[in-house]
Amino acid sequence: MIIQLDMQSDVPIYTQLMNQIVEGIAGGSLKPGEALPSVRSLASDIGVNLHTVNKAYTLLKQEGYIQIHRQKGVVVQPDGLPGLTPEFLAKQQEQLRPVIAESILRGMNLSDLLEQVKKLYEQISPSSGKESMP
Amino acid sequence: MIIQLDMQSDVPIYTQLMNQIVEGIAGGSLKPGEALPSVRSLASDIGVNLHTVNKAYTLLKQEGYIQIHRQKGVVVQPDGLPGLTPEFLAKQQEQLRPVIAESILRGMNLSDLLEQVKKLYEQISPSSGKESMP
DNA sequence: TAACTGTTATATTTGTAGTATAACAGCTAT
DNA sequence: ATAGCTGTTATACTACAAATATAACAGTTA
Repeated sequence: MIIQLDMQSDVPIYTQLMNQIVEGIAGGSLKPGEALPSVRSLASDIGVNLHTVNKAYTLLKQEGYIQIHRQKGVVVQPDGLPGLTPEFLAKQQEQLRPVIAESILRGMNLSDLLEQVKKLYEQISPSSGKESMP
Repeated sequence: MIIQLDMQSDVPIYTQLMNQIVEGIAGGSLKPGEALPSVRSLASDIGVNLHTVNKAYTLLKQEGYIQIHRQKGVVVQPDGLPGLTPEFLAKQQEQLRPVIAESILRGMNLSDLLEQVKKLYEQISPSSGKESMP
């Protein structure tokens, strides 16, 4: 799991962390049951405070994406990832709406927008083939 | 122009303002050349400080969506709205990526995601018919 | 002149982000 | 058993963004 942080970004470090872990799970490079680095080791690896990592982990746990065992450590959710709940769909719409509105304003048509979404989906999705097959 | 603010939201008021104005322009309810309320009147209407409105206006001007004339007031960009610049497309991808990743993680397939985007696009787009025809 | 525009300046309050230490409780391997 | 590792909690601090509150300035318009 390679983490790339942008310290100059206006998006908080713990959010960048969450995004990259979510992307790792979605893309299949992090599989259910797989262990994640401890708060201290990850914090030291990427050069941030342990509380920053802990905040990301705690929020990911609240969303049901990982499990935290007090002494064992952190693992990607092994008991089935949460599905398409109404709460998630509502949040998804609130996030998509302003992006889509601005795209319309700048003259992007529907099929070009759908093409962009498809491109990103396939970039992230594991079926695009990131596995190493020796 | 009806503005709906959520004071409990974690998204800043000036961002909510920007989003709604962008949506208004994208949806055609705010047409190029049309005047927007002054910083003071809008601030007083929605019950916030004039600087909060001013910040939203200033950022919208920086993006090229509105014009601000020192004494005349604020107008929706009449000289052609900015198009699909590389900077915008980069920003668009950075915004879409985490949303799409989380959708994949929760098991949403591509066609369902595209359907959601299409639905929102048509909700916002003026061709969905918000005009009053007496 | 009065009333309106955006603009600028200053100050204050509040909350979040991030860091820095430190300690606690429980597990595990030496 | 001791040492070392887990997550967890607490406290304190700095830095910054968001939002408010006033106040004043410069230019336009009725």
